[in-house]
Amino acid sequence: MLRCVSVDREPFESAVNRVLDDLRPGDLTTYGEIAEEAGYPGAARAVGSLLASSGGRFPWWRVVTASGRLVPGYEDEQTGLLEGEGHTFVNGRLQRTSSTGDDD
DNA sequence: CCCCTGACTGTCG
DNA sequence: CCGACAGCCAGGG
Repeated sequence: MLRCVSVDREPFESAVNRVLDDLRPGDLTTYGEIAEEAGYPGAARAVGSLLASSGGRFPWWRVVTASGRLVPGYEDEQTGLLEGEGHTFVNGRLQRTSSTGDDD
């Protein structure tokens, strides 16, 4: 097989779809991670657009921004779903087991 | 082909 | 923490 030279990357939608399908319950990732895993580093924006267009045929709730921000307009829904996956949210923020400092 | 918009990201103030 | 800018990619008019 020598067909590695080319990038042979599948359509953006297929690539992203595969990454989303590869996610497991309780997993959390960001648009940038998905884009990178899909083979499209920097296409985080396109990933968001795709999810928005898809309409819920993917675990969009397992996808958050690099800032830890939840999906605008669905924060409540996403938070609830993530809680169902085993995550914990406090003050609209993902509760982490860090120490110190924290916050506000 | 050009222009605009968008569930993004990182830097600067 | 928040707002403003610039960079990146895909889709629609």
